[in-house]
Amino acid sequence: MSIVTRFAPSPTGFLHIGGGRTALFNWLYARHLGGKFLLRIEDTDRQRSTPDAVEAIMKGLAWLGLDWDGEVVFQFARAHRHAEVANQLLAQGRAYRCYATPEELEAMREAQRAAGQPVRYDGRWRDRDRSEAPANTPFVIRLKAPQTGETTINDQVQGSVTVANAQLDDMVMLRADGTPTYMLSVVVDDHDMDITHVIRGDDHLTNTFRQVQLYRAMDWGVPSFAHIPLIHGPDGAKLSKRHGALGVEAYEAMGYLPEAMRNYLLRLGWGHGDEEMISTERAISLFDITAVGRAPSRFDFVKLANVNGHYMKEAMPEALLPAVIPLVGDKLGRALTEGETALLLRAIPGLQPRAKTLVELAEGALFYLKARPLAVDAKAAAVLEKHRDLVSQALIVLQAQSDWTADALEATIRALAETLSAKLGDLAQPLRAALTGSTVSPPIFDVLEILGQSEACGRIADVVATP
RNA sequence: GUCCCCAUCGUCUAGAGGCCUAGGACACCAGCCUUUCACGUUGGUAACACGGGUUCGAAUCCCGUUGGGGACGCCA
Repeated sequence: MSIVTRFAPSPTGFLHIGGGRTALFNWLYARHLGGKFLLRIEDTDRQRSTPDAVEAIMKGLAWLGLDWDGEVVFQFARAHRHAEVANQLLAQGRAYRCYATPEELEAMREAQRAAGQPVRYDGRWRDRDRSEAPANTPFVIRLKAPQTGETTINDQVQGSVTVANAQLDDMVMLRADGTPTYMLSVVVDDHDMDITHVIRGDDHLTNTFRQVQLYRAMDWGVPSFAHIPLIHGPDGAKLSKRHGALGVEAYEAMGYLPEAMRNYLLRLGWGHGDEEMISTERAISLFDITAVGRAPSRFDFVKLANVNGHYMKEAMPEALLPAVIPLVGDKLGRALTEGETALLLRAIPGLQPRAKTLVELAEGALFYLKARPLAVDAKAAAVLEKHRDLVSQALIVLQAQSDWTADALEATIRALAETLSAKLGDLAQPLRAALTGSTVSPPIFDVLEILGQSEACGRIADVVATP
């Protein structure tokens, strides 16, 4: 049997990191088994759903590299079908009309809370005849759920979980305005879309029992469920929109790589022995939903940075370039010329092991492209002050240098150091200061080569001239 | 309050009764490498929440306690 998974976000905001991981697990599971991964937008809440959010979610998934199969399903467009199911159950006596007003129900819950009772619908309209209904009062349709016995789900992550039916109340399926609730819509859509495996956050676990009752009422097969634990913030508190949960586009802006995000998110709750760095391809071949842990995990930016750093080092410079160009341009406040782009590409290999993110890489590249004379930071200025005479000597030999490659330049400077009875570092550090304006940079001979003779000597001359 | 879920180093995790004097990774500390900073590399600090069982033997199974989390909407 071919499996079908789905990611079903509600478009009420950006795609946050927890949703991203849920999507990833659904995607991996489908790809691993050669099944389908579908996208359904749960926009039945007309007040809070926005087109912008739909776009943000799709962009987020695209950035994460999670491609879905087939057309996107918009849940609200299927409202008639949902209503049809509710009405069918009503006709079959498996659902009933409830005329209680929202205010009345709120009062009921208030009283239950005050009395220390479980808060749930008390079934006041469950067995009343329609003739008792007040005239011209809107009604909702509730599922007539079993009141005795128990409901069990065999969750692929949580195991077998059982709840007494007495704990569950009769859920609203159709609102007074005739629109379906989430509980109805998910079940009908998952059934109609032939979803075989429902993988979602474990905040849905308790909802699942009610949903199963609905499947049973319709005599539908129940899909396999997998409720994955939520991601918490660094302090252990729930990761919510007002508490550290960022949209995936924020991670993109911070300079993280999609493949690193996938790797990091995958390792949050899932592992395969001692493997840490797991390529997407390998993840697809190894992923198993039953191996997902049951405990919630904390989001750790430091570890993310480490994973990202790994992928930064592994990446081909050409692959990094397109993302780096606009970042450098922004920091420089201007577009790069073709020559500068070529220079940037040559500079990337030296920058890669020094950058955890694309943003850091762009910052590290800046000194190559800044116009003379370079601003020199305090530490670098101090180094220059100490060895200005050596820099002058270096300038002379560099101006005379004919073979402008890192290796040849190193030989030249080493020879000069020997001639002057100086340590290589005494020469390299002030040169670095002159060339980069900083005491920290990629290997100085690489910098020399990439800058080119004219620019390099110009920068050195600038500092030699400055008293 | 009711119901449900969870519990191994600071963090992410390996561990499915003996392979565990608990392994890996990040972070941290120390050494090495070295023209700086990184990278790399070597070593170190650091955990089975607690209490009872079951068993010849428990991180692994059972019960309880404590601590986290989630759900209880005409939101999704």
